[in-house]
Order: sequence, then C-alpha cells, then structure tokens
Amino acid sequence: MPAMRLLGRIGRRPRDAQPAGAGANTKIGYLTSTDLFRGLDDAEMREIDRMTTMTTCKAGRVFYTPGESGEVLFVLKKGSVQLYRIAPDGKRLVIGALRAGAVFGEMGLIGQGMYDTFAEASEDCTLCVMSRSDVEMLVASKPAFAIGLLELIGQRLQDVEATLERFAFRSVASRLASLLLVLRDTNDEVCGLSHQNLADRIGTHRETATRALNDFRVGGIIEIGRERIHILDVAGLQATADEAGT
Amino acid sequence: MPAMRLLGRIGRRPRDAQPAGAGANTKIGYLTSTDLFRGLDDAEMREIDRMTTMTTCKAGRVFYTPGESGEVLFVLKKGSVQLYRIAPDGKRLVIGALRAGAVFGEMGLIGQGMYDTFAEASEDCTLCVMSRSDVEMLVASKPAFAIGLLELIGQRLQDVEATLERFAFRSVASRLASLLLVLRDTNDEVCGLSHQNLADRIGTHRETATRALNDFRVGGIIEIGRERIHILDVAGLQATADEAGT
DNA sequence: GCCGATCAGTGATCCCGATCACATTCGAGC
DNA sequence: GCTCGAATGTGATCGGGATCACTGATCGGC
Repeated sequence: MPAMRLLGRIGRRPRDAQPAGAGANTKIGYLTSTDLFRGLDDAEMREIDRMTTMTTCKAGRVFYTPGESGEVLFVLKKGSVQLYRIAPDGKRLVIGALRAGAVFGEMGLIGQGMYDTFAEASEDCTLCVMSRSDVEMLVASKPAFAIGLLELIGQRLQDVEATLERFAFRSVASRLASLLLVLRDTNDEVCGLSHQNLADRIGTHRETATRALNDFRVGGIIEIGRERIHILDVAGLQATADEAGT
Repeated sequence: MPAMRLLGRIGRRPRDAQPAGAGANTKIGYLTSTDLFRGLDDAEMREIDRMTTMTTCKAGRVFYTPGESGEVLFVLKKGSVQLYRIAPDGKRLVIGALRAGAVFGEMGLIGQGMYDTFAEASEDCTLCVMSRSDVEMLVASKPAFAIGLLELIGQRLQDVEATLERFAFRSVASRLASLLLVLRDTNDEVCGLSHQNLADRIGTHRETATRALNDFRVGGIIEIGRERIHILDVAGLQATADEAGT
C-alpha cells in the first residue's frame, strides 16, 4: 500500500486549540483531576509529581511506535489518542480510541503490551509518563491507585471483547452503525473523522465505508457532509446496528 | 440455527479423570499454587481460605451464563475453561480459552464484564469463587495480589487485541494455522478439539474450517484424524499463519 | 453387534466486501 | 483565484467464505 497512507490519516485538524487558561493547567492540577489518582492526598500527589514526566503532543503526531524502548505507562490527561496496528500491506486497524483519563503503554506488569501498536494523538494531548517502577511502587503503596488501574484496564478489556464480537458476528453496515452511535455528540453529529478513519475503526476499506454511508443516506438515516455526519434517525441506525449479517 | 448447536459443543469428553491423589488437592493446597496468591503468608492464606468458596465442575458444564446475578470473580485452579459468546443466529465465538491460574468473571471492579458471555468447563475444573468485596479487600491489603491481578488481566487484554488483529488482517487459513501452532502439544499434535470448536475459535463455520484443514493436509502440512491433528511441517504452518490475505 | 449422536467430507451457489481505476469536490495556502 | 493534496463518489470485477444439503465415518452405549 502506498506509503502516503502511513501518515496523517487519523488526526483531526487542530481546529480549536484548547483554552490554555484554567488553573488546572499546571502539572499537579492535571494529575489530581484524573480518576486514577483520586484518593491520594497532597503529599502523595507531590511525590507522584516528582517522579512523573509531563509531555504535550500535537494533534496528528505519532508519539509511540513499536520497538519503542522501555516499559512506560502513559496517562492521558487531556486530548485523545488512537492506538492502531498496521498490517503488512499497510492496512490500519484502530484498536482503541482513548479519551482523557485513559491509561496505556507497554508494560509487562500491566500486560498492556503495545507490541506492534502505534499511538497517535488525534487531538492535542497532555500526557504523563511513568516508569514501570513508579507504577509498581504506586500499586504497592496506594490501593486506590491499584483499583483505579484495574478498573481502567478491565474496561478496555470489555471494549476490545465487544469489538471482537462485532467483527465476528456483524456486517460492515452494522459495525459502522454501531460506531456512529458511539461517536455521536449531543447534536447527533459525528465530526472530524474521514471515511478512511471510520473504515480503519471497523476494519474495512474506505470505499466500502463510503458505500455503506451512502446507503444510510439514501435510507434517510443520515446526512453527509465533509468530515461531518448528521444522524437523522437514531432508531433506524440502532436497528441497522442490531442486524445480524455476518 | 438448530438449538442442538447450543449444547455440548465445546467439552472434550471426560476421557481421563484426573488422579484425585496428590496432596495439593486440599483447598488451601490449590490456593497457594497459583501465581495470584504467591507472596501471601500462611495466615493470609488461611484468611483467604475462609472467605473463598471452592467448587468443582465437570467437563462440558456451562457454569456461567449471561444474566448471572452478582459480581463474582472466578479463579481457575485446575482444568480449563472456554469463554464464548453466542450470536443471535446461534453462531459461537470463543473469546477466551483459559488454563489453570486464570482469573475471570463479571466485575465492575475489574471491568471483566461477562455480559453476554458463557463460561464452559472444557476439562474437569476446580475453581474458587470470590465476591467483589473479597477482591477489593485483597487488592487494598496485598499489593502482590493487586499486581498479580493486573498482570493476568493485562495478559488477557494483549491476547484479545492480538486476536482482533488477526480477524481484521488475516484469512481463515492464516488464523487457523496460528491457532494450531498455539494449541499444539509437545508432539506437535492438537487433540480433543472438533473442527466445530476450531471454527468457533477463529470465527468461521465448521465447513470452512474443514476445508482449510484439508487444504493443509493436501499440502502435506498436517495429518488429520478424528479430533486429532498431527503437524508434519511446523515451518510450513507458520508460513501460512504469516500470510497476509484478508 | 446394532443404534443414535457427533464428527467429517464435499459439491453447488450466492453474496458481501475487497480491489482496481478513475472522476470529483473541497479547503488551505500562496 | 489558482494549485495541490486530502476527502469522496462510483462503476466493474473478483474471490473468499457463508450457506444449504447431503453422505459417510466413528464412537459410546446397550
């Protein structure tokens, strides 16, 4: 597959740079706002603060690639990230779309192997990076942290299992309908994602995704704009999502 | 799909009932032999022993079905279990094949939702059952337990992600080849699994699995017997597993 | 040593989605 | 307002697997 496919396919343009204001904008401010660190007191937070590295990352940047050295754990403080794998022929598969609060990274400890997995910022991100020993220390000393980690990873496991099930049991149309329902905002719109990106998320090809979307449009279920889909008939979409069809 | 498909498709016959002897055959003996409980001292083990229920389960028995009441965590002490989901049309998908030491169950805590998931003993099993509060208590008080849990679940996450990738990138032949390589014993044989069960694990239909196996046989890569496959050419099978093919 | 059930082999078709090949359209910069 | 690259629309074709419909093997029990 053309090498061009390897770049710039996930990120939405940095349309609205986030208001840099707040006050939770200091490193420690971010940390406390995450579920994972809830239940830790000030002294503990300061300690974590010392051992933690905070980075930012522009939308579109691939900040983790397979073969990356050590065992790191990322905590996504702000923005969003897509984890994906690439087939030998260049085809992509998004295996996880993470939002603020998510945890990911390569870790024998957490098993969260990122082998073969790329991580790309789909919006401008702020993340903090912890080493394996940091994590072990926290798990050992802060039960609340351990439980939080367990819940986050457990949730990812559920998500991936559900995705696997859809791959095995559902047609492209059904998977696409499910995806749109999940991605829709409060106005029943899905913005900022190309057909290519949608296709990568449901494990199909761009042309097939486009055709399925057009079928939905013809059926009066959605309206289509450039990187913008408006859901007209949520129930209809749900019905399509529930259709059997291998 | 015929209702008969709903029963008795996974379990291997209780061919060789395990020698009930040993000495690790007491409840506490089992508990200490599991990674998850490594690092706990005698007093702690006795405490866990008190709060834990040990059960056994015959091969072929479906001991967990969706809708099952509460939050339970199973620890598989001995034997093996298959977790699977069933499509509306009756098609099965095995989403996990667990061996002794594995942990599973429905748990908001651990996220390990078993929603829609069935658990069936594929061999005679011994399992212990813990409540959510037991688990929380242990995680909070025993860092080694928390880390063990994290590793087990993390490993499952990796497995499922790898499976998902194979669904998206690989053909039936490739997926089947991968599966055989994983299942093979020290004699390069895969015994006790029907074509139907193999098919359920790679998300395809029995006829398709049979045909793929016959292709392998014709290619001189395997020999086929009833519920018994002998791998003649491991490298050839590996090559097939690595083939692209959507 | 027969019976019913499960496990397997196989042909014939059908159809969804992959692939290939272009024509368009839209936005962002220059 | 022109240009270039990404995002889309669409026809044509191909092929892997799903489906349907049986026939044959084996095995566990009685």
